Amino acid sequence: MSTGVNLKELAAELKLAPSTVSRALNDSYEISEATKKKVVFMAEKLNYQPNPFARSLRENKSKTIAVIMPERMSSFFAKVVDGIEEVTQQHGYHLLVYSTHEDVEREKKIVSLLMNGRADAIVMSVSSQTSDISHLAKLHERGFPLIFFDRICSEIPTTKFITNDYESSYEGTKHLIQQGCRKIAFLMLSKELSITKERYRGYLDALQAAGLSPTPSLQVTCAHDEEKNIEAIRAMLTSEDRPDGLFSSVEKLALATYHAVKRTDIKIPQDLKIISFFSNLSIAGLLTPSLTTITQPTFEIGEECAKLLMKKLTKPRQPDLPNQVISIPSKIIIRSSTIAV
Amino acid sequence: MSTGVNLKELAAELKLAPSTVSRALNDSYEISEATKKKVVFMAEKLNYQPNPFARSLRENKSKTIAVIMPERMSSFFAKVVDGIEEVTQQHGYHLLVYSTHEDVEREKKIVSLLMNGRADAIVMSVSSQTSDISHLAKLHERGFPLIFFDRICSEIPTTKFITNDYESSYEGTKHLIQQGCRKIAFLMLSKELSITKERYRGYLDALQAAGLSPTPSLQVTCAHDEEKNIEAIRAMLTSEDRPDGLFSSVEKLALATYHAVKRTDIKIPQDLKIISFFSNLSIAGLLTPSLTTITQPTFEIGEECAKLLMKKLTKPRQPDLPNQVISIPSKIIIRSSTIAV
DNA sequence: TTGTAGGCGTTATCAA
DNA sequence: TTGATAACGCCTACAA
Repeated sequence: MSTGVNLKELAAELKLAPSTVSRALNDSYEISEATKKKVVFMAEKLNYQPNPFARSLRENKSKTIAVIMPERMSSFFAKVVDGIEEVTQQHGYHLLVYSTHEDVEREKKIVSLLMNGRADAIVMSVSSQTSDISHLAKLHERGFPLIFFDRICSEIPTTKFITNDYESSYEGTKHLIQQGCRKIAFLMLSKELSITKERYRGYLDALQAAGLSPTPSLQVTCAHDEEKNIEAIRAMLTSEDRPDGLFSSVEKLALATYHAVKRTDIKIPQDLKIISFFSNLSIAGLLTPSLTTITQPTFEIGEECAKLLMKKLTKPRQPDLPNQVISIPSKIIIRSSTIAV
Repeated sequence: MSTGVNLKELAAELKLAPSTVSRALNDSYEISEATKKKVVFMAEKLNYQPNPFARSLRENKSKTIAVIMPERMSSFFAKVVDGIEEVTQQHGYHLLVYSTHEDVEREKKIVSLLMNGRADAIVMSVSSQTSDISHLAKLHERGFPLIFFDRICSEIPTTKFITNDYESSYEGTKHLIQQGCRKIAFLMLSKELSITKERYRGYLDALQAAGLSPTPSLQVTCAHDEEKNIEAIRAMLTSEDRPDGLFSSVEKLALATYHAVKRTDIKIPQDLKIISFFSNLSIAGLLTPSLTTITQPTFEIGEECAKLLMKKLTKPRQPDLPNQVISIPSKIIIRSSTIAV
């Protein structure tokens, strides 16, 4: 399906050797300006496009980055990918994008499919089911460039980009307490997730600093089924031990909470104050009442992942990606869901 | 960065010729069962992964599909891509995903980057700026498999998947009229877009059938800047000629309308009834009041695009993609924003 | 049933 | 400054 001419044909047209034409197109110092001009002109005229596979085979690199994320329909992940694309596109890289649908088996399959060199690096956020990380460890051990963002694997010694999960959660919880909350629920995805652990830690420490202690029945672990999540949250909100505040560690659970509240006669913020990690700002403002958010630097996280990768991949003899966690701060935006009444 | 062994090394380990090993792995009838077993066993043991570029170079196909869409942060496009991925993954295809950000120049650049065979086909929805379609026409003329969905190019003789834009808009407008609306606004993106044209036609015909005529000042063409859109809508909603109903032809403009309404003292549905093409069902139910939607078969559109493509690409000597428009119906889901009061 | 050889389109090495 | 040649890893005639 390659449509234009190839190097050999272009060379024949120019009555030059393929190697000469190749060098001319790659702006080699060995080639005279006159020849370069002729070659470039003819290449444009015949619409010559180098075959990417021949090049990849030869150079052993694909100019392609793989992005693996747990779901596509999420403003957070969509914006991160936008950030990645913004940077990689400038360097002529392409993006293979995969969704695991929070399924670790799919994650493993995708990773194994990428071990053959189809991509030069992987940028990923692990599924909520991922506790066995052998597939990722193997990848890294073999020297495959791997970067984590948001939902990271601390055990794997590579670079990870996150937001300041602990501090933001601490501040967010503190905000709820300042607004008068005493019994604060915590909503999370799998406890295995790095973001769950850090955000939970921030929440617990803020409670403790205020002399409060967490109520076990108000710590709700959610799963992938939205309806079940809504029901579990509704049950919790209407239980004996009902909360007066709620901290949601991810966007989708804040939405589930609004759905759950709709099924009760609970009033936000009078009866229940809500704060959540959230990146869809337009929606946050439209919810009723508008939602106080911990707004993540989504686009920037994507950009930073990509910048680091581009540095590593486009310059010769770069060292391995350093084992470090880089944190980009979130911003708390106070809206109506946490107003004291 | 290719990590495992290659065919030659695998063959050496087995004391067989590379060609024999290749055939064994491809389950050729010429190879004895015993040899096949040995080869497959050793391949797994040494974690042999065929080099995709060598294969692509040889077979002149990439096992990769490119998806080009106007924006990533859209439930509609995200779900379509999920649908595409669901099908293509089963056939061992990978997805290169690009966002044009509604910018036709970016669209052209991406398309030109894909003319070299990096992808075996393109599935796309054009940008709202796309009126000159020469870049797409060229692609198709060269025999490159190209499928459109949603925002299509009728001029290009290939297969397009859409929802029943005209009928749904007709029915949606009729619904507003039945609920008592007499002055119905219409919100659209660029008038160049196929979906704008069809949806507008359905709207106009429904008005006419009811003996109503469109008010020019209530036909609002929006752009990419959300804040400007909100202001334009607000101005229209509070003008002399203010509407009592509103038809939004795309999801983002319904959200902009809710934002605009928040800046006025207009009450939905009392003063203004709203219906919109919309695919984020969870959000539609959370808006206040909940939004009556024309719910598109997003996932299915993606699946159908991919099924057709897989048929064309995985079977030998398939004909060109037929010049036809395949329509998959939307469903109108009535919620509170159009309740008669 | 298995082995040998050539070529897919590039780029790099070596020679002229 | 340019040209000939080999090699990247795979698959497939053709030969044995």
